[in-house]
Amino acid sequence: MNKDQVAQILVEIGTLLELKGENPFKTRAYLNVARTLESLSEPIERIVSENRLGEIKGIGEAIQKKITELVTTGRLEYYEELKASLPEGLLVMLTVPGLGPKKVKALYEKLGITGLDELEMACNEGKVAALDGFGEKTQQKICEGIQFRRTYASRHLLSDALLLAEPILDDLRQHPDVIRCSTAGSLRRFKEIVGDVDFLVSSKNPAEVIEYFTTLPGILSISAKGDTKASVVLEGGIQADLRVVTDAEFPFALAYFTGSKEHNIVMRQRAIQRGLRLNEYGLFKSDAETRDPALLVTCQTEEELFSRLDLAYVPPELREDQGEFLAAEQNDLPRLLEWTELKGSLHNHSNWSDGRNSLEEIATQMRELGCAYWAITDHSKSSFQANGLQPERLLQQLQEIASLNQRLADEEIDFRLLTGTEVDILNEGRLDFDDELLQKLDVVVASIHQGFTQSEAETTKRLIRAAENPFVHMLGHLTGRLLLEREPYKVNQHAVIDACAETGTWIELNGSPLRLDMDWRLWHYAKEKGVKCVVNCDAHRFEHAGYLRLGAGMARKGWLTKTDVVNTQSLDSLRLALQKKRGLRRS
DNA sequence: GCCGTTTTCGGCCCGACTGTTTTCAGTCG
Repeated sequence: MNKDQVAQILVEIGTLLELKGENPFKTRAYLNVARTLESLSEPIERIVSENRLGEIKGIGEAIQKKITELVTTGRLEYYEELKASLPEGLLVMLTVPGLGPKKVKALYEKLGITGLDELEMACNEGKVAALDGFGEKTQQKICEGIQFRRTYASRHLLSDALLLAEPILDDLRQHPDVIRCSTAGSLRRFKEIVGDVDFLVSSKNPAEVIEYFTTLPGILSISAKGDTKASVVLEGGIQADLRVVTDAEFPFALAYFTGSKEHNIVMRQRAIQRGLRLNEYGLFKSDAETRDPALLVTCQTEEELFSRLDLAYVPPELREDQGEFLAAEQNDLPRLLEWTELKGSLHNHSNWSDGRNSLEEIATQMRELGCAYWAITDHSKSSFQANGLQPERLLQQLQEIASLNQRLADEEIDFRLLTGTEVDILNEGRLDFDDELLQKLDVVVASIHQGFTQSEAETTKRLIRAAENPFVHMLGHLTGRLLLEREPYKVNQHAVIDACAETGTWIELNGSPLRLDMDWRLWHYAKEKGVKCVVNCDAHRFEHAGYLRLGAGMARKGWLTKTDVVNTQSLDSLRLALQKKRGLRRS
């Protein structure tokens, strides 16, 4: 049982305890540990076998025993008994907006409701409104919540959320009553999946701004509207929250609403250690509950707030309580990659396989975008579904690219297409093209496109064997995940990273919004091992060049700098780097 | 259930909004 599975069970235990009406701090203890585990960069089996669980903050004796039982036996008696003691449907009921553990408990105990269908029926019969603590409006909201849940998912791709949020942010920025504004929350932290979109505005006239926000085009419904806060549902069912504060409060509120929760807790603790009190309204020279402006430690910006707590400015992407405090204290935060530092993508497709555009179109577009190079890495022959290239066609493509590049050289244009392939990693780690052909290519990306159901050991071995091939430059989309659509295939990513470190193989950070793979949580480890990253678009049409920005955002989240990322190099030094693994050093 | 320059008990982040209540509980972020 891996850490994600363990974490999921701990979350469920916490939730079940809440439904039972247990001490809320006890339930929170389980949820806290679950979150800690999710962000663990080390396999949990190793920690358990080396008896180091107790060293992790938040894990005491009781939870330590439970995790050990889960990891070593694959099950947990305590959990199974707890689960059997309550109907399964109660957990589903909790996902209805507006329903928390207390209300679900009441519905179960007073009306015997154990699932969504029963709940909807009880609402329609007016039984819910008659309960103590419930009423007509609550009943109505529950009905709408069930409907909403059926229609929309509550998790969204970062790219979808950005597309909706950025125009709204522009609109807000232009409103005369808006002094400063920003996105906040997981969107600002660049999480690959977001639940909602948060906006923060400073203004002297909150009512105007709230009114403006709730009447913007593209808003499906208004869920809440108060003096300083509003919630709406955007197209696609994404919820958006707006908070309006005074301009003096803005930096504090921005930090607060950007989170993460874990990051905020440490910030607050640092304030307390300095005899201060931090909340969304300010940093106060008092431990009493107050918003007295006389006690406010004035900060114009987030930078100043961090500095008051003896920290260097922590970019939003790093605010996950993943070591940023230690680094910020020592002024040792990396200067993170900027997406404009990327000079091109090394994994892309053309209409020779399953892409849309011709080589010529791609060259023109990418040159105009300001790229220095763009690799064409169409699929190899086994990827029938993607119109993979037979060796003869690939050789033909090399000639076409050579003549295209010749024309660019003649016109003294500083842009080149690079030749390449995204070669399939077949079963047992053999590659779909032989070494002789691979050797002729500028760039070789090796990826898995088949055999997703193999065991973790088999898949790991396949990837390691591919990394060991001297003609392979990088491994593509390491886990094959499609966010919100397909689970990653089982692979020991740490073992693959170790193999890449030994062989000098790079790992791709695939910028496609559905992939964003390898996951940002693993780059810290890869970087420590000295493995280089390549931020790629996996473009199938030239609009996908925008994925460079998404990929770069994930690289930032993984603490990567310009020097950690191969495709920040100029064409000349990239060529040298590409040849280095092969030990060929052509001129 | 966890934790400790408040250390083995008594805290645990905290404020806005909603709907229910007639002063507050539940939910959410």
